[in-house]
Amino acid sequence: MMRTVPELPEVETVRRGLQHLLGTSSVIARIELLRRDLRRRLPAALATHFTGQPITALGRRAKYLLFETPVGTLVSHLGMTGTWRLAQPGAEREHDHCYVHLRDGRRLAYRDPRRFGMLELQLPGAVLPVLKLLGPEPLVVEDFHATYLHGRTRGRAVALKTLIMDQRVVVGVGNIYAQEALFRAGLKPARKARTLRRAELERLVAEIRTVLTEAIAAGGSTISDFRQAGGDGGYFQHNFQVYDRAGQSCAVCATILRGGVVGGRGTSWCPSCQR
DNA sequence: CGAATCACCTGATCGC
DNA sequence: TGCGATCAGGTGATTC
Repeated sequence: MMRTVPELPEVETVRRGLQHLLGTSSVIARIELLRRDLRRRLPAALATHFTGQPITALGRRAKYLLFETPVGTLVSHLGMTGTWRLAQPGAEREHDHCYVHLRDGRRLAYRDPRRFGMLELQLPGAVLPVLKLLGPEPLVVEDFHATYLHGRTRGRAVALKTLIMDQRVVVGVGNIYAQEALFRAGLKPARKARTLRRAELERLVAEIRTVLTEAIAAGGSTISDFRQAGGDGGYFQHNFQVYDRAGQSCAVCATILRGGVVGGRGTSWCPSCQR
C-alpha cells in the first residue's frame, strides 16, 4: 500500500481517527515505553505522569498531535514513519515504541520504524520550545494571508519551496503539498521568495489552503491505520499532479515535468505552467 | 545574520 | 539469488 510522509492533512486525519476512537471519556491506565531513543530521548516521566488521567481532547498544532489531559499534554510528532493504532493483545509489532493502555482495556500503540518522531510531555500553562517557534496555521484565514506572507518573503533569497516548508513561516506544509501548491499557483519551486508580486502571493496562499483542504477531505494521502467510516484510507495521492511525476507529462499542458533538487529534497514541476 | 548542507534512521528499490 | 548502494524526507544541528 502506498505510504506518504505525514503532513498536515495526514496528521489531521489521524487526529480525527483518534478522536473518534477515544471519544471524550477515555482514561489512561498507564503508559509503557518500550524504547526511548527516538529522534529525541523520550522523557521517562511519560510513563507515570498521565496515570489515571482522562483524555479530554485530541488536538493538533502544525504536524503535532496533542493528547490533552488535566495534568498536561502528551505531544506526538509522527516524523516520517510514525503511526498510532489500536493494538489489542497479540497485535504487537516490531518498532512499537510506546503503548498507551486505557482503563477500558484497549491499547494505543505508537510505532515508528525510523524513529524520526517524538513524544513529549507539556505541562499545563507551558509551551514546549518546539511549539513556540511555529508559524501560523495555513487554514486559519486571519493568520495566514498574502500580507503576512509578504512580510516573510521580503529580502529573502531562499527558494519559494523552501520558504513554505519552513515551519516558522507557515506550518503543516511538507515536501509533497509544497510541490502541489506551487504547481497549482503556477510558481516555480526555485523562484526566489523576494521576487513574488502581490497577486502571486495571493495565489500561493489560496492554493496552499485549497490543496490542504482537499487533501483533508480525501482523508489525506494514505498513511494511517485509521480509516474514515466505511472507507479504506486516504486517497488524495491519486490527485498528485507533480509529486514524484518528473519525466511524465503535465496534466494541464502535457509538457514533460522536470525533476531536480530544491532545498535538498526531490522536487518536480512543470517548466511551462510554473514561472 | 541568512542560506546551504549534513545527520539522523529504516525499508524499499535498483544495479550488478 | 544475494548484496551493497541509493533514495525517501521532517527537523534540528552545523557549516559557509
